[in-house]
Amino acid sequence: MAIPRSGPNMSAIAAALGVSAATVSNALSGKGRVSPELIERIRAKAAELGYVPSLAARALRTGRTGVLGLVLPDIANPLFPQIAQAIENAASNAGYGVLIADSRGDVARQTEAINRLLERGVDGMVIVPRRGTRIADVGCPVAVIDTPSTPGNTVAADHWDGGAQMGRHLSSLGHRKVLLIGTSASSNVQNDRIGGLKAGLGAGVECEVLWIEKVEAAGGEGCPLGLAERAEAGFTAFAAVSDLSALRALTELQRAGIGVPEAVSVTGFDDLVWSPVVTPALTTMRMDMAAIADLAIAALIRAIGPEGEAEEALAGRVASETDRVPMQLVIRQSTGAPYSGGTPNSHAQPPIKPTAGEHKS
Amino acid sequence: MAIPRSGPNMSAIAAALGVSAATVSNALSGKGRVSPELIERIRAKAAELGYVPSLAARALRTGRTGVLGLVLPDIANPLFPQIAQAIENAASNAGYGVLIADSRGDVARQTEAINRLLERGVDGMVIVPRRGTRIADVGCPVAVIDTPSTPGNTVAADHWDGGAQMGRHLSSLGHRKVLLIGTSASSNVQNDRIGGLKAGLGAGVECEVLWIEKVEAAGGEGCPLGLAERAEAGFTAFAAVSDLSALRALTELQRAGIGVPEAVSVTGFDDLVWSPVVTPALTTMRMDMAAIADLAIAALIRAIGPEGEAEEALAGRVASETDRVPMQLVIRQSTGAPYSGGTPNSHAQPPIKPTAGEHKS
DNA sequence: ATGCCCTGATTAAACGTTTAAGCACGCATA
DNA sequence: TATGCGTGCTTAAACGTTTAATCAGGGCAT
Repeated sequence: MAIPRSGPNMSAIAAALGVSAATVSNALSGKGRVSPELIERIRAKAAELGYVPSLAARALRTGRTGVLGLVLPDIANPLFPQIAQAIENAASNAGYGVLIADSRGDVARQTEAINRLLERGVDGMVIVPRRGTRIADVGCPVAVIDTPSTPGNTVAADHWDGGAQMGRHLSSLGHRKVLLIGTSASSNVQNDRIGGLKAGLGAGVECEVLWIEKVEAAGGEGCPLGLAERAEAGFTAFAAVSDLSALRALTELQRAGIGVPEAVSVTGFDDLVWSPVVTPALTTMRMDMAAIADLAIAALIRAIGPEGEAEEALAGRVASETDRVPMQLVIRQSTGAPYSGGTPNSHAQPPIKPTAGEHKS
Repeated sequence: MAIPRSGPNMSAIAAALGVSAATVSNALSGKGRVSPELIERIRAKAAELGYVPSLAARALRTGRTGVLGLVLPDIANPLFPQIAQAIENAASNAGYGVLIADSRGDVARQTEAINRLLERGVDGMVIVPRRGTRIADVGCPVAVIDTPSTPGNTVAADHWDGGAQMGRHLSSLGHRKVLLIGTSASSNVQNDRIGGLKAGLGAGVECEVLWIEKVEAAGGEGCPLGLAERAEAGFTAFAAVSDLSALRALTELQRAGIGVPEAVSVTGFDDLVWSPVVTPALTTMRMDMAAIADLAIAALIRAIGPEGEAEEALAGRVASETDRVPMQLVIRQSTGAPYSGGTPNSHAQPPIKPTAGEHKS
């Protein structure tokens, strides 16, 4: 039955101008030998007729679909919007479409998702792997966004350095006993951030790591983390490696009547949507997602190559050396110098008005 | 140069079995007349050779790509993960791929995004429109997810009823003066929720609407909303129409030393990631995104149709009557009976331990 | 005047599938 | 025995593009 495509095709343009379809193709792609005047006439005619090339036909002929796959560990992850937006933008600037696939935190589903994309003929894919997963060789160019310490990684924020920056920030404010809060000990990203934090805080600072996953294994999901007790025990700063944990810490401390930042400081990571609008606004580390996405897409496109001949050599991982993109410290109102008189807990929340949030320029 | 596709094609199977390619096609699609035994042999051979059909060739021939587009007002929206995940899941169950397009909150970009998807030959698209936008006729089946009161909407959560449920919840707790908090007065979804809230609260309850957009126009982004003053003025409940605003309210009130839920109650909408883990955990309304996505995809597939002949009739909007999916009230710790002795403000945060969060079963 | 190369175009095949149309054969009916 | 029909398969065309191969013609050197 063959559903007729809406618009005109190359033959229509060719017929209208009395030339062959191949010439139209050459003119529009700029590949063969066509006289400049004719190229112009063809361009004009194409525009006049509202010609739109059939991506399907092109894909069939060239083996290139012009589509990239984006595989995410869990779309429900709050960081996802930033990633997806940046990747979509970078890809679309490069003329590629983005097909999404969610692995829902499951390794089996991750493989399945990758296969679905492969069947759809994506030219390459960006994979943000599930924590601790190593991506096996796929049948197409792949860019992995995880953390520089992950083997086979392509491009990532410099999580370690981000941790170090935050560590120095807290240390320079005078904090000497800091609780580091992570979600899962199996996350490479979180481990790198924590490593950086420890290094940035320096040898003179006492610190301890709290893994939420372990606390919840005992107390159930969403259970209290017992941060008030930690404050009483002398911790003056709570450095979470994710804004979600930071928010959890902030509200738990506030709720216990411990003032932030007067009594203790709280910091996060990733500058998620709520960070600028909570009270006090969260001091956090921001990734340059746009830069990361640009690098990932550029690497992918390089690997896809202009002709696909040397693909064999590049088919596996896209780059040998990971590109590290620096993170940026965003100082807001949740950090300050540690309270130095009395116990932190005695320093109840003041009846002051909340400080004004940052005003974006 | 023609990059050779990896796997075998129909001709390979046909050759191996000594039959024609057309028969293979018929056997695998179950369309033509092929003997049961031969079908079985062909199936087996296909599996043996690891045959994967070329979607490009099929698309070229049939005019169907098997890909749906997902157009979002702003990927950075915190609600987006839920939507994308649900749509991706529903589509992939139905054998469709999902191409994303971000309109970045911009109407012009929204049109542009739609066109990009169209050029890529999507079979249909799911559009979550930018606030207040009406989707013009596109050249393919479209499912609009907004709110039932939007003309041309296809499927949506029953935002009004959700508001009503929340209103009744607050009213039954005894609240008689409630501040409704919205972001933008131009959002149909938010207006519906607020309408429902007012109705659910009933005539005996005094309420006022605070639009954050207006406050920020004067005070700058992220500025304080002045909720402590509202509490002093006798408001005992703060019902936000988004969890982001609710979180903002919660932290601002906590920071001012006003106990939630002892002194005042705070409620949100959408059950975003952080809602269960903040202290106190947020009482909120949850959408059944999976159901919404299933309905949207089902409607789309119905409109795409088995043959595409009657497409003319359905090309515009997919359904005449909007499917309303009920919302679900999730009661957590941020709501309670209003404090009845003294002024709310005098009831400072108690030095109690935070209550335990909900434990998922 | 002949041969050669360069330019600007054309022709034709190919990518892998779907599908309308056709064909041969066996079986039942007239 | 001829007619007709349903079954099971084949043939061939088509979808719209890209691209290798070819070709006609003009300018230039020999």
